[in-house]
Amino acid sequence: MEYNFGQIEQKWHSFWKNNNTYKTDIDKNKPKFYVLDMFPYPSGAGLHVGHPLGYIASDIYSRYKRLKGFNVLHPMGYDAYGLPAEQYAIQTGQHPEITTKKNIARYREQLDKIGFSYDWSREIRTCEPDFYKWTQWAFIQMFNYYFNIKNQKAETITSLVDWFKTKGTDGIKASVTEELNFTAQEWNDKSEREQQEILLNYRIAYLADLKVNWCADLGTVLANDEVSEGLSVRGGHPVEQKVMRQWSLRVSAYAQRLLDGLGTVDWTDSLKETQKNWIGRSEGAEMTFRIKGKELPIEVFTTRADTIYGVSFMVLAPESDIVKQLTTTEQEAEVANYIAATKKRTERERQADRRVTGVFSGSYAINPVSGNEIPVWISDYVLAGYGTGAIMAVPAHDSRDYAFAKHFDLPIIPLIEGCDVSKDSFDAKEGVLINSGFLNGLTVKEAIAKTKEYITEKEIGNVKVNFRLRDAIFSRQRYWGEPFPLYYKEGLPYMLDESKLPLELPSIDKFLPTEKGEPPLARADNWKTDEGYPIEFCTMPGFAGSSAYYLRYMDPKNENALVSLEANDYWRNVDLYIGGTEHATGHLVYSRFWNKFLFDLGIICEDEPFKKLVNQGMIQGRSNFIYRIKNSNTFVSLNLKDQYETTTLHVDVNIVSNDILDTDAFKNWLPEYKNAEFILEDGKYICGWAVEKMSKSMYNVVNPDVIVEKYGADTLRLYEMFLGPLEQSKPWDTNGIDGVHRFLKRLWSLFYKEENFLINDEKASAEELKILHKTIKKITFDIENFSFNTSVSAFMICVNELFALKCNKKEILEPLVILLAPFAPHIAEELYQALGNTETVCDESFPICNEDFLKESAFNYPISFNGKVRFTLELPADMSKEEVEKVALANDQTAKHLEGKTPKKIIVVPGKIVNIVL
RNA sequence: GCCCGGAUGGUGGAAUGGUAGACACGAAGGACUUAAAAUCCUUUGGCUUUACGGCUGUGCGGGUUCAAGUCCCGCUUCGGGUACCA
Repeated sequence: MEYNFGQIEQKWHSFWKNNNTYKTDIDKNKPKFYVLDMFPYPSGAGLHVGHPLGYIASDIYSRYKRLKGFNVLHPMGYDAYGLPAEQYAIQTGQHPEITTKKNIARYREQLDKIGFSYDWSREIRTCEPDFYKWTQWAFIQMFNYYFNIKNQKAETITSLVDWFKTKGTDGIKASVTEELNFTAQEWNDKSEREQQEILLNYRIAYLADLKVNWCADLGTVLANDEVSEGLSVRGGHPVEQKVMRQWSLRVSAYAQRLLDGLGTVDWTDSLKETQKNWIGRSEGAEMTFRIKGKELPIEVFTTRADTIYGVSFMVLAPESDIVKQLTTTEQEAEVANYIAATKKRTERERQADRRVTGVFSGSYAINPVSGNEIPVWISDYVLAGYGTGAIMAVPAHDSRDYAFAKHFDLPIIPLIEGCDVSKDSFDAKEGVLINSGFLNGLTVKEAIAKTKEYITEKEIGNVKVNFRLRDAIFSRQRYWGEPFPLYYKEGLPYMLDESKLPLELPSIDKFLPTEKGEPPLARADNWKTDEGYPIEFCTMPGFAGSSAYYLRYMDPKNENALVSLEANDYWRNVDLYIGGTEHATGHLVYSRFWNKFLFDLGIICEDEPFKKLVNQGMIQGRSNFIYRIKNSNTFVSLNLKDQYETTTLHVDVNIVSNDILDTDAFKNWLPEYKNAEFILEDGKYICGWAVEKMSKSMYNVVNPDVIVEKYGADTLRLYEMFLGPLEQSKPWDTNGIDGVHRFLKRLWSLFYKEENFLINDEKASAEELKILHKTIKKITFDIENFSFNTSVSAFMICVNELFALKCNKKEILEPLVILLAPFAPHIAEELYQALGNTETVCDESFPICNEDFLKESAFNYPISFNGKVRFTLELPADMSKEEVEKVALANDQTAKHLEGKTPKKIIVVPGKIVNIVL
């Protein structure tokens, strides 16, 4: 019988489906294990071979854990809201829901072919009302909570209001948009409207006028992680800064907890590092400078409090509120000009062009420590959004201040003994201080501490921690997203009653903003509450639906809660999360935030959502090239192309095999090549190649279906793993796929020869048992360490060795088949059945290595001289160190290599090596 | 600029400080076949030698060690992330 993978795979797909093999339920008798893939956005292009890489890895791990006796939750779903479907809708008028459904169907078809062990009964789609109900619900909770800094925890707005009523803001430490102070009396005297405005300042989901990233081409606001280098991540459209009234989530309130939590999770260092940088904790001091002749204080934030004596000027961000008050009449015109000029520059221009620009405000500040008068400048190198929007400039020890001082000829005072600031600033935080009054003679570190002490004591300032992490802008002026569950009454936002959820996305006829520039939802008929109040026009961003989806999988059909306490108590959090690094600063920050918020509410029992996280590498495209002789329809093979004048063209990698072009397929590929002629080398047309991004335009997209069709899903699964370490980025090429396919055929040949079933019940030999158990040990170790490429090679070695021994023994092959089942489930099921089993191999137990079979009686000692191995010597494995040394020295070959010299030293590492030092 | 990864044959890649190149592709040779495919066997880092063998070899330069692809220091270079963050 032939290895007919097509038939086998189809057979088992039906079996799994009909028997609900992968259906998972809570089972308190078994330990749980939750394996999650980052769910895909179903794009119109379908899956390419890069997508399943992580899915295959997680599938192997899930199946392995199940065989190890765990109750494994391994779900899949779709991140179904997103810009591409909407952009497509704008162009074609096709409703995004229709395209999305179509794309999902296509994804599902492709995923099914690969044989994943997903429990599809738990599938979720972020665009389905029964799912986004809970996204909306979470938003309402965020509106109803504020963040209490003292307790580092979200608490109800009602408790805050109660406090205001009796104590005002006294004793409240909350995360806010703006620091407010009022008494209980003042609070109680305020109108409902005023009180609501004030509460927005505290809510975790809040509405505020904010400087946002506005992308005109997409017609929407974007979050910081959706913008890179002044362009939108999706589409690469320019982004400008604009002040707009927007919903935001107070993610920054959780900055410290998000940072601390990283210490408790098993993620790679590089990913943790990326998050740490994104959170950007910096410890420093906030200090107040007074303005000469005015009662106006300027607050600055610095991490270098020790450099206070070197402050020779101050700089304000052009957008700073106090610019106006500080500008003197003489400077008014010049300052106005400067601010107008900076406003015109986009963020991108600012970044691209780092000219030193600035203007003097006319005011002077007084250094609170030295008492010196220093000029106050305005420049766009100071950002309004970080710290206080004002800095104390220490040109000697900050490169940006240095450039500014040089340009405007301001004093540069060196503060570190022996530093040279004639050409550059000295930015290093090391050395001993000079020119610094009471700080002289201290090291930088000591001086920072001393200054902090001093300013706190003198009430000039205080120790302060700043975070780079910003709140997440949550409004999108788009159609294809979750509607906000809220309405406006006299301009103030109110949440819908939870009983009204889900608030379903209405249909509209056109997916563009209205003529008045309102978001598309303004086109919806009667987009109002029953009482006639208008509902919010914006929708939620892409990350809304993906922030708590992993919780929903635990209890996907629950109509009364996002997840029941019981289900959450059992499944807790994700034990293994596999996905790409591109989500390091977006999804992985937002979902951790979201999770912590729900944790504070007591809805869920774990503070961190993803215990272990593995990033699979990107699969890059490997493009193939052909060389057309200029002004002809003749193509010349790679190594002959230098003899002609040629143009290099991409060719579809699907008609190239091992870099050899299928010339007939090529003629049929595109009409223009119908009459193509070739200049071959050795009868072949050899293509050039390069690693590029996988994209349609490079003709290097490989569809997994094509591979499955040709080799079967098991080969695809094994080959994707065999390609290299999971976490490493690597180009896709099919050059090695034959080897993997051959391995499966060879495994098959241990069971069948033509029509004969070869398996017998003979007792396995010691050698065969050793081969098997060595493999069990290696595979177990490799799976635990996500080293799937080496496990595939271990399988190959095992089968090669059994093949050489002509081993057809059930005693050996049955455990091997179980061992292979996580990697190649279809062939494993088929062979497992052939061995006489009637149940699925998934319910087997993973084989356990018996070390007794691995014991070696002899070891082949490498004998080295000065570290260079010269020969080997087979000696009993249990021979003592002394004995080994004696035997090695007595050997003839040793004598030869000694050349009559006496060894200075002899190192014997039992079971490893002998090294003789001459 | 800063942070994090890499760099090993023609190719993808192996290697708890202990025989570098496992496994696989490709290539070469052979068997089977009318032929091809499939399958099977042999060889395959480089230089050198009739051969045994020898020399050399993990981006570069140092160092630690009996022993370094692996650890340390200094570079080169290629990826990725991030940035007027005070």
